[in-house]
Amino acid sequence: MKPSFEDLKQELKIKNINLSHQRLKVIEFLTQNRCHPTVDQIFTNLQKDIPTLSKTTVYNTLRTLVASGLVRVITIEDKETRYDIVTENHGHFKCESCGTIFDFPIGIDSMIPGVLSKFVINDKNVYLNGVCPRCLSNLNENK
Amino acid sequence: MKPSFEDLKQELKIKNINLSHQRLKVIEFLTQNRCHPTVDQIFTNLQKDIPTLSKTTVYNTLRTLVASGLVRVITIEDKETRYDIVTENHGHFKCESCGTIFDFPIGIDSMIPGVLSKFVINDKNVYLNGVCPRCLSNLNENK
DNA sequence: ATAATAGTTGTAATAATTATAAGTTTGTAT
DNA sequence: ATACAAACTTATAATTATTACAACTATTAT
Repeated sequence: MKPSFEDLKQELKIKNINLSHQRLKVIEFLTQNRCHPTVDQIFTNLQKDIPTLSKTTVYNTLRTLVASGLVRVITIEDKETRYDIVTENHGHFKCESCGTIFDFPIGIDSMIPGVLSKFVINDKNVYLNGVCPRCLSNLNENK
Repeated sequence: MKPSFEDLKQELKIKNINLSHQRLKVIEFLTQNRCHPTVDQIFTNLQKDIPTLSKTTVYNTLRTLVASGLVRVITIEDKETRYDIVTENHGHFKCESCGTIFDFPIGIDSMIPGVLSKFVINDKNVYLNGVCPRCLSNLNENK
């Protein structure tokens, strides 16, 4: 279930995190743009609404949201940290050709082996890399 | 099956990659230290053997080895890229307390859902974060 | 042996992120 | 409403990881 903007505002209140203008805008952006944006993408887009916005604020806000568990960090690729509103168990596929990141459903829990039974697991990520169907067909056309 | 140093030398020859002194040392280090080292750890350790070693060379070598498929990049944590000799399907668990990265066996293929049937998958990673048993028991002792 | 190619090195440049300190905003108690 | 304290934001500077580059060295094939 994808959490709505209102759900998230509620969550923040419960966790005692101030609902500043900038924070709300970051959350709003993440709920409306489920494309796993980078800090830079978030910053550039929000700047249109908030001309005085500082990139440090975007970093600070994301750190707060990640610590509170509302947002997750996606490090599918070296050298580009991305952010995602936390939703159900799902994995990420990154197309090496067009760069798009696709979500896909996956039940990770069932495959965690017994050797880890004494480990406390706080976060689970499944990352795949490859080429998406769209790029595959484009490659074929250009043959 | 963990590839030996000799196996890897053979692989390089087959792939037509020069067996320079520095490259061999990097591979040797990775086979003997399966702790998923960072560039900095590799560099610092090899410097003892090769005083003239440059960090650029470590970066270059790792790029070459990753491109050839002999080494994989581990981006389990933001801001610290790690490297691993490619072995069988396995996942990585990082302890948030002591920082150790543990390998664990996992069969990812069986859980990739049908929606991805038209995607070409080149690389698969499962990353878990949490606390390892050793750190858990230390935390309990200090109560 | 020699030329051509590939690899290495040190330095400089770039890019992402964090630290810091001053200025603003917000919430609370009066 | 007002004033105070705490929290948040901002801009700049500092730090860190990585890449670009050009000169130098080693290696390979003829």
